[in-house]
Amino acid sequence: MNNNQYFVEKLRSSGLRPTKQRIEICKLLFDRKDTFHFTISSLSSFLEKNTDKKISLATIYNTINSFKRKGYLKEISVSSDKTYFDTNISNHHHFFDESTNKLIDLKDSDVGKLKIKKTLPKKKIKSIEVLIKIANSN
Amino acid sequence: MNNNQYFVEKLRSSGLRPTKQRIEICKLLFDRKDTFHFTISSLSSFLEKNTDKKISLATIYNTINSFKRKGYLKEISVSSDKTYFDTNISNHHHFFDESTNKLIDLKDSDVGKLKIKKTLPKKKIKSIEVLIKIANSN
DNA sequence: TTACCTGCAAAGAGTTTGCAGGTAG
DNA sequence: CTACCTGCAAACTCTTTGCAGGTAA
Repeated sequence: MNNNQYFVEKLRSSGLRPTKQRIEICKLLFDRKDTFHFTISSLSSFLEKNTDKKISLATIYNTINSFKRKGYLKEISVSSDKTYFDTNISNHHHFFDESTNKLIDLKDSDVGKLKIKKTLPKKKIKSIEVLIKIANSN
Repeated sequence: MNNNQYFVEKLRSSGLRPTKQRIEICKLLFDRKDTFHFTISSLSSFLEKNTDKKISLATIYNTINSFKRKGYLKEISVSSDKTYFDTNISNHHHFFDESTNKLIDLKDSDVGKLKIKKTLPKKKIKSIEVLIKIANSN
């Protein structure tokens, strides 16, 4: 599908000007059925392959940060040396494959029910995330 | 208690020379009942307060990396902008308090039983960690 | 004496920012 | 026309590394 217009609206309605660069990034991130996991550097490589004009790293950082602030992306804590982003912004769980450095979404039903039995006074739970590290079994 | 000798042995037995700096760091990290969570910069501040002679940042990094490699410390993925370490090296879960930026250990029983129902061919599970972000409820 | 360790400063990696020129509205 | 955006380079932060002097065995 070619729904640039959809992204133009989406951007405009969140107060972001629909520039060529942002639309390219939207198409890459959101014009797909499956959720997409990426790091800035993997995104940058993707864009380099699939786009005529190079988008500068600074613009990629700025755009991704804007999208995160607007709630279109979620940051996933996997390891301290790389920042991962996820186009699935719901609260959900992950496999992280240490052999390929790839994230895989899990459904809640893959993990079973979590029953948090500890509470702290004057504190409330903001999110619950399970990270399961996996690797090749050989 | 003053069991420098214990740390001297511990270091020596893992092939690390028991230098003044490493013993200071051991005392700060391991000479306590409770588990201890820290970042390099919080550790550095602590050491500055509690030690006569300044220990250089490079030495702190090198020492903590050695301890991690030896399995005396565990790295916790909380957020991409800070690396947290934990003196509790068992597989366990955490609260992360976003209002104070502090980690809190959870017991397995605080979280209930996890039943991972998804498996991937030729992959094995290396670790399962639950991170529960909390914050002040006001 | 030898191998290892510390501390400094320099170098790296990832990310952010200031600014001049460009573009959307 | 004005406000915002892009791209470059510089700056920043966190971490690692090379090296000279110091220390443990």
